[in-house]
Amino acid sequence: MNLLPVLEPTTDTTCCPPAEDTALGVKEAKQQALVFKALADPNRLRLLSIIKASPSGSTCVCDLTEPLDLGQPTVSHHLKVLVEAGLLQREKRGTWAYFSLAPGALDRAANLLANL
Amino acid sequence: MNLLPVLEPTTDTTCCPPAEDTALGVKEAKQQALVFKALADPNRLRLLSIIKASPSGSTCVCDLTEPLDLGQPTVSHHLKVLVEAGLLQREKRGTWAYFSLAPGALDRAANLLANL
DNA sequence: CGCTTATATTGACATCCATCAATAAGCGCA
DNA sequence: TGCGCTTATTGATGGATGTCAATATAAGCG
Repeated sequence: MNLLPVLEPTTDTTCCPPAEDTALGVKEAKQQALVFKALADPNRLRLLSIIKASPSGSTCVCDLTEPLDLGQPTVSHHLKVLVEAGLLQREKRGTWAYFSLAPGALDRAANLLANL
Repeated sequence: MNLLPVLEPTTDTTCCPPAEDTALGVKEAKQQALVFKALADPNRLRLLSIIKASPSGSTCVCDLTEPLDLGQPTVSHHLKVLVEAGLLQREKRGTWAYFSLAPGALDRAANLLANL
């Protein structure tokens, strides 16, 4: 374990420019990776896209199973992942479960990239 | 007898993203998921962050191994994943390999989210 | 040529993950 | 209450993935 001189002006050009005081910490990186993990599946991207394109803004599972050509349990699993990542909201209306984009969630995800 | 109600092939290369017809297609979703897969690892996010924060804009592997507390082959593997995802550029200078952000790559990734 | 350093590749291994079949849980209705 | 429909959960399984140790490749230097 060695310590880096944090405030050194460092015009050294050999091999080692430090400057990681602004870089992502371990904890933040792990947190942010969770969001991208949720996005890192083609079918989940399509789910988000379909829900976003829906005129009413919310869609029930029954309408999501067919276009993805996946079993109902699989779709339910993907939706759960997206909800837990904060990207979707779930609202139960009677027998049906309606999913909608969590407000600002995609913007926040995009900002993660801008602020890396 | 061909009765498919297809869209006209856009002979115009100027400006037309998928318009509005439907959500993400299977092929596009798979392609975009590759980018997010590359981003879906805490250590790769930290790599991007460190490289972005570097004053020179490029960093050699030797400077990336230590702050991540990972073995050199593992770092090399992560860097390869990021390069193949189009997020990083690799430039070999003598014995060292310098990695820098691929121009516009993070913006393009952020736009994927905005245009879902 | 050998030696040293820096990076990449290979192989192995453990863990994670997407998917499905089967089943459970909730809700509406007769 | 019991039946039918919608959604969620469980368990199993094949495949992807992150990590390391060992080794290979490559470049500079004596």
